Amino acid sequence: VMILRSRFLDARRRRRNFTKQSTEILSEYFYSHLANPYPTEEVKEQLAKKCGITVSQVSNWFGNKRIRYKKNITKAQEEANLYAAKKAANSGSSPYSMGGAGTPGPM
Amino acid sequence: QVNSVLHGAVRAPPPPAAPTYKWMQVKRNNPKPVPKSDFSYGAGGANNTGRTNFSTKQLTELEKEFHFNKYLTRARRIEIATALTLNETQVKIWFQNRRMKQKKRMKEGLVPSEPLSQTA
DNA sequence: ACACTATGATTGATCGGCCG
DNA sequence: GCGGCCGATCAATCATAGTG
Repeated sequence: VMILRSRFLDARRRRRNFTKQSTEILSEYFYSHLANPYPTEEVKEQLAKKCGITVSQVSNWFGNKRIRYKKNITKAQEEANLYAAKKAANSGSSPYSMGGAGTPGPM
Repeated sequence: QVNSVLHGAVRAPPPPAAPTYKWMQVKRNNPKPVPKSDFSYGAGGANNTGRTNFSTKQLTELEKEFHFNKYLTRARRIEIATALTLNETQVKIWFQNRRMKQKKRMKEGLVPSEPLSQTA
């Protein structure tokens, strides 16, 4: 595939992991809305601002998070529980309400 | 059946067991219904094999056409599809994605062009 | 220093909704 | 009704950052 990749290939892909704090914010939202982890455009903007990243990056993060959560439900659930516990532990830092049984209806 | 609110003596409980919501079960349909059986061309012929891998040449042509027209007419679409050995649908989809891509860049980067080297 | 994993970005293609 | 487009998302993959 020769794929010269332009020698330096997409400089775009030269990513930098988000700060631990940003990941924390995104994860908190994700697990707090596990029933429906699809933030609206407005919410994405808020999260983006809070994390110091772009809206697209927030979208990418949720997209990757959802897909990878499905890929490893068991392992992911552990993390979900971990966040649930963490949230229960400190009540007063989470601006988001718990999303436990939000819509258990038709599975 | 989810575990109820078993309170009591649960010192090291992993029970919260996050339920399986419907979004976790979402599955996309088959990438493509196989229009017909034709020979498999290295790059441009990777038909319904889920994700098509456009060749550099095809991408170059599509990009060139895009700069000329953001939207295609039926006739033009057929011309391009034929010339590049692609389906009309693939060409159509490529243009749609391309438009969205440009819009995204415009919104954030403010530069409709490619983010290749800063050139400045 | 290196194999393996975690993770952000890209992108062809799908889904639901809207419109001519 | 039908086909194209939009906006969002999926899903596979790329390339790199991080970790042991």
